[in-house]
Amino acid sequence: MSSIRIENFNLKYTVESAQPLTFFGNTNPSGDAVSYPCENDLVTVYQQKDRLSYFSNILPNTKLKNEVVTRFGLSDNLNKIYEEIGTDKFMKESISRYSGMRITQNDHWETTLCFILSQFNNVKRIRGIVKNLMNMYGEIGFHFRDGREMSFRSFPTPEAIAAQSVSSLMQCGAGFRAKYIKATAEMCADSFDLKRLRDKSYPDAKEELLELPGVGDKVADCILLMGYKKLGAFPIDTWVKRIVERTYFKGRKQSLRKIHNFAEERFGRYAGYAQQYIFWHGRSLKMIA
DNA sequence: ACCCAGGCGGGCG
DNA sequence: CGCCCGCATGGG
Repeated sequence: MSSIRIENFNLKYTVESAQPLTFFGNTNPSGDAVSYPCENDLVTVYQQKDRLSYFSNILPNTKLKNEVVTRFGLSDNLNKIYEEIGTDKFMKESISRYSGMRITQNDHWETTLCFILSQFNNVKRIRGIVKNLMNMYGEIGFHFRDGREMSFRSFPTPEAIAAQSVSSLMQCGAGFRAKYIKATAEMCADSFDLKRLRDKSYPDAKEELLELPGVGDKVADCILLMGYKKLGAFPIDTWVKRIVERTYFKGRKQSLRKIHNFAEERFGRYAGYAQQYIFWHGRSLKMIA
């Protein structure tokens, strides 16, 4: 078990804010620890104030440290980000309320699958579906901790999902999304190279992601934000749309394009961070209809 | 019994 | 383009 000093980080907010780790990670009741499958092992991370401890069986220490820093966005300059997105009272309140919530960076495929499943769905159910898929189609692994052995399941590969029938994917609870994840898995197992999008610009990468079945404007932005760390991506769901219209357009309805333009101009390169804070603060204020 | 969930694809004017 | 509809499923 090694540890590092951290500041401006809140593991609980980060892990519980409907990012991929919310769906495939395991948290303790108080939310200050999380375990998740990574590179054929289980990584465990634990926060105590300004100390972040991490543990793995097989990852060498430098590699594990790099995994944790990258995964939890610990090298993002939050002071700078807050300065740039804290453009008004609403944003300042949001930053204050959820201080330390960071954008995570996750595996391209895992992020893609999670967010296809997220459409027209709720967090609890998404999590259940992902867990079922892992238990059914993930590789089994073993992890040793405090002299005890425990098993865990890795995240299923594109090949493993592509090999299933739509009806068996539906038995995992995926519902009408089953056909999307099968078709997308087939493409990713074949010629669609998710890794290649890493080096493309945000608009170019988004255009390609939109070719995947079940990936539309919102899901593509989520994948780019949390799977590729393209911090300019601004996912617009029903909540963000409504909150932005109410807060910045006097309640007048705006097209997706208008809101994307607004986000780019107002929040710029860190629009993705702004979106995360807008969503959670708007919801906590119950900014409904 | 209903209603909803961080949308998307397809069809229409 | 903008609008409308159907969609699997489980929890409030």
